Order: sequence, then C-alpha cells, then structure tokens
Amino acid sequence: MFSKACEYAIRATIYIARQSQEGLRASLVDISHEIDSPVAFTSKILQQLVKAGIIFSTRGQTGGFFMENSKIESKSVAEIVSAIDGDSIYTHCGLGLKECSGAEPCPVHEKFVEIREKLRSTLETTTISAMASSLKNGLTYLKR
Amino acid sequence: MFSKACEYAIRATIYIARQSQEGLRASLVDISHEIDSPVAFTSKILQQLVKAGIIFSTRGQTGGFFMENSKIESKSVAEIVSAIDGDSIYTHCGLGLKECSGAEPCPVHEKFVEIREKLRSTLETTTISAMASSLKNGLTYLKR
DNA sequence: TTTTAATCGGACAAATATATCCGAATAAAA
DNA sequence: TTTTATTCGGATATATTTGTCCGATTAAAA
Ligand code: SF4
Ligand code: SF4
Repeated sequence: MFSKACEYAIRATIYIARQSQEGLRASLVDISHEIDSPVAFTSKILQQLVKAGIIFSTRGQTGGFFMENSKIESKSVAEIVSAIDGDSIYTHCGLGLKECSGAEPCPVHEKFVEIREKLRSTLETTTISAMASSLKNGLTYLKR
Repeated sequence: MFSKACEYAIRATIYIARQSQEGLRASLVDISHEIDSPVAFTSKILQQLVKAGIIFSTRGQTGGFFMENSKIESKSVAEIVSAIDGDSIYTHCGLGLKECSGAEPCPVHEKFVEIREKLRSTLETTTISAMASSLKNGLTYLKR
C-alpha cells in the first residue's frame, strides 16, 4: 500500500507527536530505535517531513524533532502519505492504464474508485493526535 | 496497489481470454503490442501464469497462449494477483508492522481491514470472463 | 529433412527504492 | 573559545523491480 519510507514516516511522526505532547524533543537515534528503522534512511525521511511543514527540527546540542500541538491536532495521516508517496495511491489505475476512468470504465472501475475513496477518507479523517493517543494508552505498536 | 508485473498480467490475461473466446491463440508479440508492455518482460510474466495454471501455452510454429473456456469463467482477478504479487496486499499492515493486528489495534486498523476485505472480495468475485466481455463490447481499455 | 516461427530459461542490464557514510553546519554546554 | 551533540546534504552502496538479450527447445510448414 505505502512505500517503506512512508511507513517509517507515519510511525516516526506518531512517536514525535507523542514526545512533543510530553514537552520533549525526539532525536533521530531515539526515533529510529523506537520505530525500528534504519537511522540514516530515517534521517532523509524526517528531512522531507520538515520540508513539508509537518514536523519541526532544531540543530545542535539539545536539538531534535518536534511537532506543534496545533499540528498534532490538525494534520492527518493523509498529509504524511502525500508528502512521501505523492497522490498516486488515489489516482493510479489498478490495471496500470494512464487514463480511461471516465468514459468507458472496466468492470472493476467503480469498485476501485469506492475503495480508493474509502482509503482517502480514512487517511484524511485520522489525525496524528488520534494515532498518538492510542500510543499514549500504553500500546507499543510502533515497534515491529 | 499492484506491481507493474501484476498489471501486465491482468491486462494480458484479459486479452488472451478474449482471443481464446474467438478460437484464436495469442502470440507473445501480439499480446505485448495489444496491452502496450515490454515484450521480454511480458514473456516472463506469462510463464508465471502458465506455471500457476491460469493460462496455457504451446511452443513451435502456430504456438502461443490461450485459455480454456472453463477457466475464463472460473478464474478470478484475485488468482492472477496472488500468482504474481502473492497475498501481501491482504496481509501487510499499513504501518509496516510485522504483526499486531489482533490484541491492541491502532486507530486505523479496523478501517484498513475493511478496505482490504472489500478489495479482496472485489478481486475474488470479478472473473476473467467479466473483464473480457467488457472488452468484447468494443472497449479498448487494455492499451494505455 | 530443413526451415521457420513460436515459447522457455538463464544470464545480464537498467531503473528505482532502500540504506549507508561522512563531512558541513548549527547550537548548546563545558 | 573549544568541545560536544545534534540535524543537514551530498555522494555512495545495496536490494529489488523492471526490462533486455540470446541461445535452447519445440512443433508446424516448406
Ligand atoms: S476503468 Fe478500469 S482500467 Fe480504466 S481507470 Fe478505471 S479501473 Fe483502471
Ligand atoms: S493495528 Fe494498526 S499497526 Fe497494527 S496491524 Fe492493524 S493497521 Fe497495522
């Protein structure tokens, strides 16, 4: 469904949000350890999230990654996904055709559209906050 | 959603089915031309489908690929997908975790399961026949 | 029997995704 | 000011997916 990079991004963001809610910054190595991801690769992904305005970072000693409370509440999982994987997940045809969605649909088109729309609304309505609070409740589902 | 190989496999199977219904065999180059796919790569994929028992092939002059009418009716798109991509599409967690589906689900788990099940039932209930007959009705949706 | 036209199978090549390395930049602490 | 701990950014490496090449095999046609 998502690329590995995107999976790491989602897990990392949830962890960062959780730490930020406690007033703490998360360092790269902490994050990688907590979500069980390769450190250097995770670094690249976090940089993308910073550029996308989803998380913040500060350099230097005591630096790290954090997330404003307002963004924890407002940002959805969908925004992470589109920052990393783009929107191909919503637009790409199941059979790999460039475009034919409109005029003469194949038998699965309507169902595909339905599934994609359900996925989209799921991702768009699920906030980082919602993901983080289930973590808060003692679940350790970020490590695999 | 699917790998390129899988997309080619679906399109190729539909074309082969359509030709078989007309009593014709489809050659590799015909298929690749009709579905707009790289010839040699398509060859590998068709071999996989043959091994999976979805299509048949004969070698030598006048050889080619074909599909029994009974299989055109009985085989679903799901069987093509699992032959090429396996069943990761149904089992893989959205966040890339190895296993956690049961005990302590994350907020999106139920919705993910729902989406995956809808996808599964869509693929399982859509026969090659159904895909082929919409092609029969004058649509040329196999080329992109 | 020879030629021709097709799939099969293995090795190879290119493109993309995933992952690593390391020095530069930054900022706090010593 | 120097040291230390951190992110940033570019180059590189590895793995996987996608794609190519070509000879072997097969079977019909000439
Ligand atoms: S009609 Fe079928 S082939 Fe065309 S875009 Fe929709 S799902 Fe893809
Ligand atoms: S609960 Fe969430 S993280 Fe766990 S398998 Fe389900 S979707 Fe994945």
